[in-house]
Amino acid sequence: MSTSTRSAKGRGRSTALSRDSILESAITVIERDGVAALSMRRLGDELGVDATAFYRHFRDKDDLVLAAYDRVTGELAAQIRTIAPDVDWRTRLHSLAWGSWQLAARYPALFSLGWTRTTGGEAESEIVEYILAALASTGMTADQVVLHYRMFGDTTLALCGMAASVAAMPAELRGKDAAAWTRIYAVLPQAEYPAARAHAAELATVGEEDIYRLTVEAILDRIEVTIASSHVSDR
Amino acid sequence: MSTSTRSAKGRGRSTALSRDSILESAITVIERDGVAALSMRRLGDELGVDATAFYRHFRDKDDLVLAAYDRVTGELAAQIRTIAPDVDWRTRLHSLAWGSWQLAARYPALFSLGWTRTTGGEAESEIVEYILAALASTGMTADQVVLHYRMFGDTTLALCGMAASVAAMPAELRGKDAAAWTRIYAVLPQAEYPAARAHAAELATVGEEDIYRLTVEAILDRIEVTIASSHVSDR
DNA sequence: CCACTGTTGTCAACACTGTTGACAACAGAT
DNA sequence: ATCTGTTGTCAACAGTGTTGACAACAGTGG
Repeated sequence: MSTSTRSAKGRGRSTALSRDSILESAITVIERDGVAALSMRRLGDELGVDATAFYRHFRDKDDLVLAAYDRVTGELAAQIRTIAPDVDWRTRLHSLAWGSWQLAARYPALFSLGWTRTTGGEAESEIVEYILAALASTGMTADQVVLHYRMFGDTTLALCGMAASVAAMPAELRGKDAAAWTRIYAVLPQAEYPAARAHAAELATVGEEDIYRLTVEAILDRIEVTIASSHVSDR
Repeated sequence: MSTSTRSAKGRGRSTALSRDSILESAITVIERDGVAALSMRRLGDELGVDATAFYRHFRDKDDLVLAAYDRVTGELAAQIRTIAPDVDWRTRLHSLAWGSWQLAARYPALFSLGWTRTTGGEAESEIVEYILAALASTGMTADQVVLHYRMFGDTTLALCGMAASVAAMPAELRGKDAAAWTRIYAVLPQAEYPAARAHAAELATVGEEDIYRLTVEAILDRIEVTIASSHVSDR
């Protein structure tokens, strides 16, 4: 509807392009057709507009990707904002860990492009504040707070980023998902790779979420140990 | 020396191109000039040869990158091969964790390109076998072995990959290293981000290696807990 | 010594990519 | 009605990975 958005010769301005509409289209394209499909020409087609029109709203492609990444990160920020402030630190961090996982699962292509970057956006700051506040509430020293913040933040981010990168890979590149494990390790020579052969079956069936859950628990357990031992040295 | 390798019209074959010499040049170029600098034309220049000559030795660029990645991974495989087999599992995994870290530090650009990929190469298999064997020696069940293998392997790989990706970024993209932390979090409004403001100084000074060390210890501790608790349920 | 065969580097070309600068069509304000 | 700033269009540039036809060589068999 609206005003046809354009057509062949459509020089009319009519439907305005905006940062928001471009971001929306970009996210749609990249998640539907893959990270390699996000080109300026392709994005222009999607919006019914010339490829270079986009440069009136973003400095360059990197700027667009970062803005899109920060936008979806906003969903995670909104999610943790609903958590009651009196919840204990462990469940707060646990919630965040799973929020990140779900975000990476929902936008694998975009997440794989942005997770190593520092956007400096509002959503990012909010999440950092959330983690630091949770850890500070345990009574750690400032040094311990930031160290454990980075342990928790880096590990969850990196694991989610890895999962997203694998999920966003062109289907023919990643070796048919979990099947790769069986294909590769089931055929290794028994003599040189006894352990790999012995565990080939289990390697194929282990769940990605179970791995993530176990790792997050390990991190949180470690934080608890630190808290306990620092209380001991207090007295 | 040799036979000039070529020169303007040099149609002579003379110095043969080989998989090895191409790999060597590729690794040199990518680590010296960055991941974006590894183009076929650029690689051809480096070797004194036409850009497309390379296709006689590799299927495509992805094939080259994967081969290069597997080659440097061989250095890690060689390193763990020197570890005496009677060493306990924990020090074995600890050594591997630091070997990965050093590898990522030595070849950040290449590591950032390859760490999410499954090469299926010999070096990769050797490392997998190494971890599985170490964990199997603890007396865990097969399910527990693979679960904890993935926890250890995924986490160390992802953290090293993240560090490599950041290190391999074009200098102007990553916000001047650690300085970004101060630039961003020191200027946040005190009212909304009290924890971030309170820890701005510590955020800037925390060492990357300390974070990695702490995380690895957390993973290894968790494995010990699992071992202990499974022995309890044994009796 | 010659002819044949397979290998390997060369060259031109293709279909892409991100990005820029000149231009034109419009909206709103004077 | 004119002037101004915004925003989409178009042609072009320098760069990318990759392909197919061609030619120079090495080694082999007669």
